[in-house]
Amino acid sequence: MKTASAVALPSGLQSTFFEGLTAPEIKAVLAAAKLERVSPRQILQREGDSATRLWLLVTGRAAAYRVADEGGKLFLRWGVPGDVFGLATIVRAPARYLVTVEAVQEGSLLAWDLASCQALALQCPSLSKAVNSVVSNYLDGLIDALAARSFLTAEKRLARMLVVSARQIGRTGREGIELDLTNEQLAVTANVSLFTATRKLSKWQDLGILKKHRGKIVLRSLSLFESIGKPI
Amino acid sequence: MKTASAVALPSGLQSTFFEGLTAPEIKAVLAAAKLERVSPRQILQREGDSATRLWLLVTGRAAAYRVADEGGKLFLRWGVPGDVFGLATIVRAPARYLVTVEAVQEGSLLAWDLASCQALALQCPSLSKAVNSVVSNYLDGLIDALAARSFLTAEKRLARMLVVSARQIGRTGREGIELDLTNEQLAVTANVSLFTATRKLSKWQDLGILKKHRGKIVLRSLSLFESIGKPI
DNA sequence: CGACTGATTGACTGCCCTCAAATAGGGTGG
DNA sequence: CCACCCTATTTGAGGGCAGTCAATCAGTCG
Repeated sequence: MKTASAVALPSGLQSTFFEGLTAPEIKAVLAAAKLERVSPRQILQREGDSATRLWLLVTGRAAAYRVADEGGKLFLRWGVPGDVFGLATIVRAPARYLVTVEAVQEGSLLAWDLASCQALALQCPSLSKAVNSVVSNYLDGLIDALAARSFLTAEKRLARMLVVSARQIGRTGREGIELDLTNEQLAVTANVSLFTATRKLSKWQDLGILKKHRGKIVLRSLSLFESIGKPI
Repeated sequence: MKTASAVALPSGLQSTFFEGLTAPEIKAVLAAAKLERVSPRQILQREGDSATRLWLLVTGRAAAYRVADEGGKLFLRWGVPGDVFGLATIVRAPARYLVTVEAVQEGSLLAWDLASCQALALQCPSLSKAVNSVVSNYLDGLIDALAARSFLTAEKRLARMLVVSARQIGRTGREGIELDLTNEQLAVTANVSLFTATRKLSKWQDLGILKKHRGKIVLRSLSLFESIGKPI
């Protein structure tokens, strides 16, 4: 584990988390952080463990999920560069992580331990605002996901999830928006079986509105899938 | 609208919202509140409206839901005496309500306007802690609901919802735990069609583990339904 | 050129929703 | 006290979405 403190925001990274802070505040916050490397399949926090650190993903990708009683995983959201996790640490002092977060790619993160969190929260109050803002967004996204599962068919959920994922992990390529997702990953995020995911993707490929490769999906246009994902 | 301020916590009411506060703090918070009566079907807050007040249900029952694009209602949770809503008001200054809350019974609530909220938040920091705690619980419950919809059958969801509802709105009566719920209300909360709800309830009545009346359900024992609602 | 992981396709099954129609409880006004 | 109405509830028949299982094909990497 690297323990070098980060004195500058890694270039190219922008996080809504820092939006309300002044430049000196950002500097102070970064000075208190430690930079770590993460590898695929590494568990970054485990639900139920006592929350001892707040962290921000700098590079790579992570998946937040909850483990169901029987062992199934309930996918909740992707973590992409700029996303903050471990908010329980700062939101209510002695708390436990609500969800498990696992790295799915090589990457790095900035971490603050419990003491740093509390010191920083006192030092700059706008940090608390930022945390609350992130939590609110999380809450909102969760309600949306619940609505999708209740009101939308498997096909519409898939289309919707393609759009959501595209905004998070999509890169604009020559042929359209490229997503590094396997069929299985997409199926899990949309809460659909692997087979229905495959079938719908094949159908859309036949219609010519997307192109599939092994572990990669290329969308010709986002708005098309937005309209498929809409109700009615 | 009554505008009398509440100087004492209504007798019998206890809310986790006040748990971390000292007696004088509670007094100050209550002094800033206004007591209002509410009637059935009254909308207490509407999703999307700008969040201008925080409120606490004193008596009665409310339902929190989100309106889906096509008009369907996605039930999220019951509000019972002691529950706090409109947290967006205090969590991030200029915000909008995330959900709609509607009274389902005659009742009353204590409300704080935006100015009071901000003044109180500065005055007693433990209030922010309380708000964060409520939000965390809300988040946790939401993830549980999502897991239930993803992993449990209609029958298990119904059993689980009976248990959840029993803890919130159940009264201990002569024959067991009494719930003031119509079949339709239960169906909506468990995200099941009215007909499946009726069928399962009839089946359970035949098995002798509950008794139905018009608009009322009496559970012989909670633990029985807890085991039905468990996975596997 | 294996070996492994990801993707595909077909057949089958089943849970639960939809729709239709009838029944019963509870309150109200005559 | 009874007739009436409105709402809640019940029950059956039918159908469709999507999940499960099994077997095969294809792309990558060593």
